[in-house]
Amino acid sequence: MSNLTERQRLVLALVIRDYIETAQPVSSLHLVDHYGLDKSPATVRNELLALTELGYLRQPHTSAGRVPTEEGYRYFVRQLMGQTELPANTQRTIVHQFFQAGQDVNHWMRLAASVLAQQSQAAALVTAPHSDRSFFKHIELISTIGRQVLMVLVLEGGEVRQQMLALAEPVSQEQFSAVAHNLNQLIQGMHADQVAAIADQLTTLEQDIVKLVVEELHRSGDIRMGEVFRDGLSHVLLEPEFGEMETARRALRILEERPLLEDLLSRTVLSSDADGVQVLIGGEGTWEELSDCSIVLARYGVPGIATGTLGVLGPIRMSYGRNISTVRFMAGLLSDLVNEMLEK
Amino acid sequence: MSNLTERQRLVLALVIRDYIETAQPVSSLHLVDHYGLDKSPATVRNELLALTELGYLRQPHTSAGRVPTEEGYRYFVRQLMGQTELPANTQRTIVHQFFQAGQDVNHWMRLAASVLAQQSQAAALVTAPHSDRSFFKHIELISTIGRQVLMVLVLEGGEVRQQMLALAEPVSQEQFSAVAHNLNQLIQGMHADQVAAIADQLTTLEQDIVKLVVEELHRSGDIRMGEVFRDGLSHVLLEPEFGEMETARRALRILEERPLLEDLLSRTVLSSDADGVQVLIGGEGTWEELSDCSIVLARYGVPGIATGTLGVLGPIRMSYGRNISTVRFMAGLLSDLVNEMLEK
DNA sequence: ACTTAGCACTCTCGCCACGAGAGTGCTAAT
DNA sequence: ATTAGCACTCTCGTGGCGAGAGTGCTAAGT
Repeated sequence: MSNLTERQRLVLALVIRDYIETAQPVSSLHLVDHYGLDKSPATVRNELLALTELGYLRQPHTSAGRVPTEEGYRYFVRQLMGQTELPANTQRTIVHQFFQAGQDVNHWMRLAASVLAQQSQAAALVTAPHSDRSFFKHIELISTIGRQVLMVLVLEGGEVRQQMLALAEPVSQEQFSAVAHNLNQLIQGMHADQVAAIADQLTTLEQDIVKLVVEELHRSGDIRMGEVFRDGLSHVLLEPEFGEMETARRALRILEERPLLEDLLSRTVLSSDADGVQVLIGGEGTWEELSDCSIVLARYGVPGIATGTLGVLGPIRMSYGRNISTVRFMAGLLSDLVNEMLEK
Repeated sequence: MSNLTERQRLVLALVIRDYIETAQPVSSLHLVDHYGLDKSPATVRNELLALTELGYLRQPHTSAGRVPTEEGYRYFVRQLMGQTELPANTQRTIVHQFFQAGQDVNHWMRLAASVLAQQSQAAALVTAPHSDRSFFKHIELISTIGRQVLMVLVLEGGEVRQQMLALAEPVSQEQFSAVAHNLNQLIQGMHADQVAAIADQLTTLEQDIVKLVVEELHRSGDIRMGEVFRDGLSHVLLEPEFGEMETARRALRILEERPLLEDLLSRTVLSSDADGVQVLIGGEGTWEELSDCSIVLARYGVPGIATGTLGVLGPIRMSYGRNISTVRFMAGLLSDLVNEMLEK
């Protein structure tokens, strides 16, 4: 509930906008000077005092200007910020880049990460789309060299999995083709358990293969997100709040350590916002690891069929307006691409 | 040529070892105290003076101890350091981890990066093995969903390439299988140009495919290194020399920016050392980008068939002994794995 | 000829004091 | 409700100062 007067909301918004831009504490005088308020500094000071007592602002020390608290940022994002859109020409350039990128999904991912990083001037991450429940569609077995075999598995929904494996003894490509052909007939459209059930009708070679297929199919249950594409990691070092090495390091670790990331993404994405964009500000109490960071992220893709996640990580003092609209736009764009890819 | 007296060599080695450990300028007194030299500080000071005039040491300011120059480090690495081996039990643990990792090449790469980062406490990078000249071996075409097709290309040498592509209109899996089968017969073992030469004997669908195959085969000529696996990026922030944000950022950028990396790896790996381990100290004059970093790297794999690169990047004040032996050991290990994979 | 004691010299670093400046909170007047 | 005025507090940059570290040099010792 908004228990703030209209003027308090205005002042809060101005303070936050200004601080995001300058990284300097904002004073009463500065506000009236730069934003043409027709009130005196003293009046503004009273409002600042009120906002401070409400917990939305704080002062680094007695005689400094005000700085937003995490609560302040949250209020700003929820109530004050309003929806913004990426400028039309920026949108066009981005779309154009994807148009040029062709159809390579990996390329999309890299490009998406790059664009996000560029636009937000923060660290970006994108996970490849993958489906939640997996039904077998097609298998290929390709002898590469020596005893090494490449198993390529296509799932309903278009996800492609591959796995290198080594067999006890060499098998010719012809044999592989036969096995693959046979399996394709047998287990078409099946779920992991169904596949496992028919294993005893097969030759030992086929059984070996099937065991791996089942393993792969099962693996989809976890939030195993395949490759994670990162970009703009060095951007975080530009922000003055990461002048302290230890905090900068913590931010980088979040992006580096796989388990941390998986945990983060999986728990967050459940509670999805209106248009699916999530904003995590300063750990929200429960995430000690990212106590100095904020994250903006969103899912993309077709729910239940093929989805992925993308987002940016930056200092708490980030441009939420710009980053949220960028993330929303990119999520939409990637969703369109996935959709287009799926359509018959 | 080693125009240093034996004692100068000893002193230089001690200074460098000590500085690498403590990151503090080393004084004459400190040397005699900690390393049981049976000479007085004054004597040591004379040697320090000589080494300074020769350009191997310098002092940050008049009344500080000595610090190695880049030249000093180079001399140390070339002449003083001697060969070291990773401790046997460390070797065992690493091998064990790879044993558990199974046969997935991607998994190897990730693990290798992780181990390197862990051991060196610096940033690690590993590129997947790929072959230098590509001869076609096998193709598979797999219809995934909608008009999307996955083309999997196996090259002589075992490298696997894949490419998603979208066709103008849907084609059934049966047709694809037929096309793939036909192509496999026709262009077995061929080089890019040979493949291009026979294009006119084919159907339009086949021609479309072949065009992409040729493109992929050609692409091997570049030093296009496929995926690059990174780890331990946050380690660089621990080093005191990266207290300055700008230098830390530069180091991170080297690892992030693809073109920079490619350039670096390609030019360096040509001039390979005795056992193939390269040490680049502080840019060596020509590489302004990494003027505050050192890099230790090596190729692995089977030359001409399938090779990759791996290495670590850290501050100039890095433990060359440990890092060189780690890199050498890992290169050997990955070479063994690749070999084993190749053997019939 | 090498080694070393002695010493003056230089430079850094931490500390403290000090003054300017910034910005506040409060009170009293409008 | 607003605002002028003012005292108060805190930061920050500066400069001075003394302690400490480590050197380079010279002259004496082995």
